[in-house]
Amino acid sequence: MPALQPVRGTHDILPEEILRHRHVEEVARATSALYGFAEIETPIFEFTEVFARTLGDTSDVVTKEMYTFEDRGGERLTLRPENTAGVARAFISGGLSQRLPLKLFYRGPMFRYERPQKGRLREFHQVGVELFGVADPIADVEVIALGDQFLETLGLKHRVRCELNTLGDMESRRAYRERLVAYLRDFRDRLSEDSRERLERNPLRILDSKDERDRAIVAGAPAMDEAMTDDARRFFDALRDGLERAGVAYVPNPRLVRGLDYYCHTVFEFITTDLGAQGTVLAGGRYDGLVEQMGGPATPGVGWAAGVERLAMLVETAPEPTRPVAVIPFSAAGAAKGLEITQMLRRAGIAADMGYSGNLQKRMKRADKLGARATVLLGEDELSRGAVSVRDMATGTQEEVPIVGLVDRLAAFG
RNA sequence: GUGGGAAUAGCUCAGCUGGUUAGAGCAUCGGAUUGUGGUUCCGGGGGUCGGGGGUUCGAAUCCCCUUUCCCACCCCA
Repeated sequence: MPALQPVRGTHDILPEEILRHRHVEEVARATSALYGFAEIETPIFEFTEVFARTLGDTSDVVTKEMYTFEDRGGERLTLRPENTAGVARAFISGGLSQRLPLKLFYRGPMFRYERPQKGRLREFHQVGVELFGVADPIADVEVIALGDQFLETLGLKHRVRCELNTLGDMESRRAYRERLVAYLRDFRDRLSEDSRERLERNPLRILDSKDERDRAIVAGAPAMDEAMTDDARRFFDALRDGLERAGVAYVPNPRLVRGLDYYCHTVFEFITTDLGAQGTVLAGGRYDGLVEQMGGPATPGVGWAAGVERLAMLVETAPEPTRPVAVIPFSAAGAAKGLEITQMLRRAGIAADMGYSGNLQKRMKRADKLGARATVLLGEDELSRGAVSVRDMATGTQEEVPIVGLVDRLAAFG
């Protein structure tokens, strides 16, 4: 194993790249703040049961994708594969149930042991939100509208579409599951191998199978709609009405099913066609039973998570690095003065850099490469008059400025 | 976990059916230009051809193993 290689599925985020990532995170944080969500940070590892119990015994995330290990004290720990379970745990252990409704935003690394592809990594980053304590679909509307505005602010509105579905309440879901399995049993031998497996473990997943044969069979399957209780139906109608009032465009997709066991009622995905098979960029849903299942007070919840790397690949406008002022001495004597002036500028809040070596020409080139807006030139003549020359790097114009007035003059460069 | 493609300089890539010292563009460094950047011109450095083994007089090129990336499936952000 070549040592100087990052672990499979992990990668370094280099300075140019991290500007895009930070931009995605900051837009998410700012948009969440507009909707009243406060930031929370939870540990990147938890006791294994936190995830194993909540995500479901049949989900792939639990059965084959967790980074689980034993620490020196013999505890079974897992690097978080997602953060809803961790935030729900914090909600319970931190006594936050006293402060409902509660809106939380988070960001950070997640870990899944999967086969890497573009937009699919073993360590990746998510931003996400969770809203606890509101059973009314108004909460779902807010959460989805927040996701929609977040993506719009990133300039991605034209590249994603929001797909929406309902899984119904627990009763609807159980009833539908029975109907679906009863129907599919008759076609068992004609289903794909994967789907025969799913028939036992997670039959709803067969609905969004990509296999041609499965699709043909699924086309004739009973619709989720038929098994819906009146309550579940009203919930979904209210959600759709709310989304229209909130100005969120969406496409109903009756075959949208999500993998984690804790979802009920609302499920949604914001999807792009620009990232190959990894088109889901932001996704979530309602998880009313989760907190109670973990041992907390019965508390409804709804939220989503978005993939920072996937979004960063789509975002076209990356913020520019800060452009410094370059301080350039002409001589050894000037270099001492240059240090003083550079520090004076920095303490005044002006980004400044001083070339470390080379002749004048070389330092000018370096200043150009740094993207300097202006250079401060320390010539012997000017210094003898207590002044320096300030060169505007965009226009090439240059003027002499007394050192005492330098900070004010440079502030004008913005 | 299953199936397929790829890996040559910091980056993007040439290198035909195995044949001398492995190339180009960009980047980098130096010079033309020791009080002035972007353009131009000249020159330099940089590669165990992903790693290991095999076939051969001879392997970047053919074979096997391995690592990583990419594509599809599974699944997901």
